[in-house]
Amino acid sequence: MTELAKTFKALSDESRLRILGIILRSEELCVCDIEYVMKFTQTKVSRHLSYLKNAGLVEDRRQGLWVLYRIAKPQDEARRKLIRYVEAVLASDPAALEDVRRLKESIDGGCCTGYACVRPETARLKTPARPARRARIEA
Amino acid sequence: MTELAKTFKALSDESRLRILGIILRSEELCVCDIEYVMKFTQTKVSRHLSYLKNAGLVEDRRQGLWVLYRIAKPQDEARRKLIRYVEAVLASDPAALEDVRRLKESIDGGCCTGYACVRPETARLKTPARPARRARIEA
DNA sequence: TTCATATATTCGTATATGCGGCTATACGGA
DNA sequence: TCCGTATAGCCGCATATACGAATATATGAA
Repeated sequence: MTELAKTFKALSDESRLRILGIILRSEELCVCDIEYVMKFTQTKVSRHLSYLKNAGLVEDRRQGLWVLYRIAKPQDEARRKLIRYVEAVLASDPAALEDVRRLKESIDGGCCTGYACVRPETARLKTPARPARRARIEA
Repeated sequence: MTELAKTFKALSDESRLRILGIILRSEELCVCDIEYVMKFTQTKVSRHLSYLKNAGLVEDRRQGLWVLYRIAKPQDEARRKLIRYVEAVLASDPAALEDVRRLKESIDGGCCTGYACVRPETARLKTPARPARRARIEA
């Protein structure tokens, strides 16, 4: 039950729900993408991601400079159901849909939308260095 | 989405989940029953109930001195699903099962387990005055 | 090694939450 | 009316959480 309460707590913040919402619509996202789509500070995104990770809702992997987040593989049926529930509710939520719209826009922009892309003149890393995003956004 | 976050927040506390757990197994419960089963102070029970009520998860009605709480009739399909989800998870949770066991015991005791019954020598109200509890505890 | 970048962590502060103790209110009985 | 009981609300304290700014860490390129 403590576990259940913790899971709900991780889901009890609007910022985290929004972040979860766009990760649900993607294979993987790096922090800077989320930062850009949400217009959140880097600190805020990182903190909320570590909260979600701690609750076992997302997993991460490092690829070069980037850390990519994805929905965690659910350990049991209950967790799977809960994720599906959140997914279903967000699918008809105006704010979540607007986030997805901006995510699409950002991906159509062509690359990781973080610092290097928002201010391309300062970018030093070559394009191939950035992680394959393998986005999968359904309508 | 704000609404969803609020709902999850209401579910993010173990005390509230436990209270919800025994209400889920009953038609209606008065505050003092919960107080007794949980061994919580009256203040604590009342506060958490008003939190749950505020989130639209439970409803109440007054019957004489007692206020009876029940699971709120869900307004939409999403809410209904969520309630079912919590019910299902708690159905196999050891702590929740122990609460239900104590609830049964208390009901078998024969009456509202609050002050008047725990200390029957101080009880002034006649038995018929106490609300019909109409408990419905499934194995 | 040195620098730049992406991300995580630490820090201080503001706000939210949980708690018990006390008090207020609602209601029933006399 | 007055009293007693069930419940709700207020207060202050302790802890948890959210936040931005600053700093630390990890990685890749030169």
